[in-house]
Amino acid sequence: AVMILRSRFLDARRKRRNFSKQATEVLNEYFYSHLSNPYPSEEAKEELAKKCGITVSQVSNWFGNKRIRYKKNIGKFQEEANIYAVKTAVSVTQ
Amino acid sequence: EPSTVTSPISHGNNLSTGGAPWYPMHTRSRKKRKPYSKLQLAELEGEFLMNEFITRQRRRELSDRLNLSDQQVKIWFQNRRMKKKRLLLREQALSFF
DNA sequence: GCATGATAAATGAC
DNA sequence: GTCATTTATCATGC
Repeated sequence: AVMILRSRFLDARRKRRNFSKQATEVLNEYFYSHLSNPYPSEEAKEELAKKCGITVSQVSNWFGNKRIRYKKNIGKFQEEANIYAVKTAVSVTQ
Repeated sequence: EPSTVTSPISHGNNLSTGGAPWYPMHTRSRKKRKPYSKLQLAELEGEFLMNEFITRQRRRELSDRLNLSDQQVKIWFQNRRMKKKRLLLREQALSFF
């Protein structure tokens, strides 16, 4: 019984869950505020992971997917980019 | 079947428009990722159980038998060792149960 | 039906 | 050799 649960846990692909709205918010905020170099350091990853309630590996996966998918179709993310650009701009002014 | 595929798209630098000029542009064409067959994976996994570090000798005969390049088998073992490490770390994180 | 997270081939830094 | 990646593919969510 436990072994079955373990085997399912080891194949994380088969129990994928979307991240929380807040987690995605945090990740996107970092991504678009570092758009010129969206490669968080190991320390930054750990901080993001803690803030999002996910593992460091999941943070790495998210940025890997985000970078490639953003590069492939920048136009599709334009609206999203503008949203977070405004966000960071506002936070700076404050 | 040397399936070298071209992907020479060098995205221009459009930093002024908030674009993404970060990617390290691979000058040479990259081989398209091709999933291995079930048989190939079974043989590779079997060999990995024998020894996680394959010798050049066995590597050559294995690559020849599976119709894979010597480089592909080498890379597969490297990736497989990384996978094992991932699973071990995940086991530790699960050792609460 | 695509969006999304995780994994499997492949590359390159070191 | 390890290891952080890139890229295509897989499995799932909705």
